[in-house]
Amino acid sequence: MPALQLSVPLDLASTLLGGQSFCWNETSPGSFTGWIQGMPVTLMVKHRQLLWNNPLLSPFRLEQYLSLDLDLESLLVPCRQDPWLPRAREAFPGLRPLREDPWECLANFICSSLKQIVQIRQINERLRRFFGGPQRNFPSPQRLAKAGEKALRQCQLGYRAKHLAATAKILAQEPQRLQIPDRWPTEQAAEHLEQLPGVGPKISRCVLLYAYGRWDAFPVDVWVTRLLHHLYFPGRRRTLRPGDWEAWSQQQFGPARGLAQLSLFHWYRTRPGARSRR
DNA sequence: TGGCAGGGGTTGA
DNA sequence: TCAACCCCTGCC
Repeated sequence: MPALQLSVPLDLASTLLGGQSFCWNETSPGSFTGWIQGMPVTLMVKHRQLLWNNPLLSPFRLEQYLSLDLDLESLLVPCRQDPWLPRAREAFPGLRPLREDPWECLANFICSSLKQIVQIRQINERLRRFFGGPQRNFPSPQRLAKAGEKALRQCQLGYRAKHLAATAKILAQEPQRLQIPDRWPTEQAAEHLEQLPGVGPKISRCVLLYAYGRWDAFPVDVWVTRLLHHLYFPGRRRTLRPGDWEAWSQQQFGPARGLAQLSLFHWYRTRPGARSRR
């Protein structure tokens, strides 16, 4: 079994099951089975070593996927004065940002609206089972475009099937639309993704954060709104409108605000007493 | 066991 | 600005 010595803490449960990716399951305690770049793999951490069972997967790809090369502490230096982030980081020091495959990430989040993590995971599993071939790979845009809306509804996508089918069709014809130049600012990249059906401000930013390594993408959903109100504007009835969180987060957290959000979000959602249904 | 409320958004009017 | 869109889960 290949192994990699870890130089940073790595918490596979919060990283893989926390809502960044939806193709992972804890198949036995501490052991997580899923896919990386089309390769099925089981991961586990033992004695500060990352172990995996698929020799076709290089250490480099794993490091890349789990952002093990990233110095999170340095990136989060501008947030040192924040009253909550140090607590969140301390609670989950091994939570890493993922670099998920852009297409799978986009498709997952198109399926995510008004869905809970467990349901999104079920949809991912059904899409793989119905359209992913013998390897159960995540189906390509071509495959989902060919399947069409009606077949996608069989995967319990509901109204989201229409959006996913339409986006798959566009990307099957124009795959280059997922290639986002590094020189584009995140705002421009988000607008670009929002041209696709079913992609709004929340989803574009999730994809930029979890698949493109845009650490300044700051997705705002009901949980984040709840968290920000509760922690930063306690007792205030009306605070900021959805669009205003962008500027506020920039001021509060700086250029790594997406990473700050990832930690705060996970900590807040899993804290005792949170209404979390996973 | 069955009914009900509500959930990690986007679209189009 | 707001209703409509589907379906699943938890709760009573």
